[in-house]
Amino acid sequence: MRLTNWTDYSLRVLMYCAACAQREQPATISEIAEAHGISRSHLTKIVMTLAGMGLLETTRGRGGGLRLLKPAKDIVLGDVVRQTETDFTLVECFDAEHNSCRLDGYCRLKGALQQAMASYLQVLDGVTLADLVAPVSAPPGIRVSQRMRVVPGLPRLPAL
Amino acid sequence: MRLTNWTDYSLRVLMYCAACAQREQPATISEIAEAHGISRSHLTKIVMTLAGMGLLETTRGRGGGLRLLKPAKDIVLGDVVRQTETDFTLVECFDAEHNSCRLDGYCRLKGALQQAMASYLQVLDGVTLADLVAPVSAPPGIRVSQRMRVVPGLPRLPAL
DNA sequence: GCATAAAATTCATCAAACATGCATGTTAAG
DNA sequence: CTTAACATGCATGTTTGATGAATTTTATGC
Repeated sequence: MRLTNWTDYSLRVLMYCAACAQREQPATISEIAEAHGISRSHLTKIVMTLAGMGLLETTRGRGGGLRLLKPAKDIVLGDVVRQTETDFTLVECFDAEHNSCRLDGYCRLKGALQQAMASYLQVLDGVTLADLVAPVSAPPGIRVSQRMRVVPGLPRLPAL
Repeated sequence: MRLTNWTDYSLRVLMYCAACAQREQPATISEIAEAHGISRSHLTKIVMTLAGMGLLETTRGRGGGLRLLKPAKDIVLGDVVRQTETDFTLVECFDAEHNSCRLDGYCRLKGALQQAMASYLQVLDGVTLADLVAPVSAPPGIRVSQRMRVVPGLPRLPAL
């Protein structure tokens, strides 16, 4: 029940690029790699994947680097996570042969888990890259962005 | 982004016990292990954990077995998952030293992910063991139980 | 065209977290 | 005192991320 570092890095790369959007020089892999203390080659793979997803373009050679293909506000977190994260299996579906599940025929657990997963992604669908990079104007309460729909009745942060 | 088999098995055990609640003989570990094709010893550890959580009681010796300590309708899925699943880290929090996150000071990504996670668990908080075990009365549409709050606007099953 | 800066590719390995089962001990009914 | 059941420790297997060295390709600028 945790995202991979891969996804983590993917998001960092995107955020970095978003933050560099104004800059003359595009962000480079080396630059980001150094900033996070990981190897260029490793990060390259992540960047390549993001490029393959159509999120950013890479230009080779001197003066090259990375640039977002879309404005940050059009890059939705949920979409990124859906693509970078591979395994949404949650659990092996029950075998239908044995045990309690046979008692009813339809496995409700699966449905519940899928619903939960969908809800998870739905929250992320309400957040864009721009939201993450935008400077915080004021106090420590996390500001909910224009697009972020807060789940009703959600406790501030339940005992995880 | 997937639950462990441990959690999966935990839920199966609970469902099994719930299904056996009416029976004279309590469910036994061997019985459940065989039904799922895993070893007794392995399943025992899972059962012990569940017992430690106060969800079921175990009685040794001949005629012993497992029994739920609470009625199935009082066992909430979210609670079980919170306890059986260990790692809700999602991602290593940004280092605050480097990169884009330094730009704003407050990492909004973390907040967004926590919010998403909370939403995930919240859905499971609306499902009880009784809901999973209850016989399906009618058609293939998964029936939402009395306690299951459907997240508004949730697509039937978005491209996972 | 040659030097250089950058992305892109290939290869090899490493490691941590789960997952699993054997062997053995302990308890309690009958 | 035998048997059926839970209980525990140990040892190992397996998967899937995670990681980086070395190398190749591309493009700019002089």
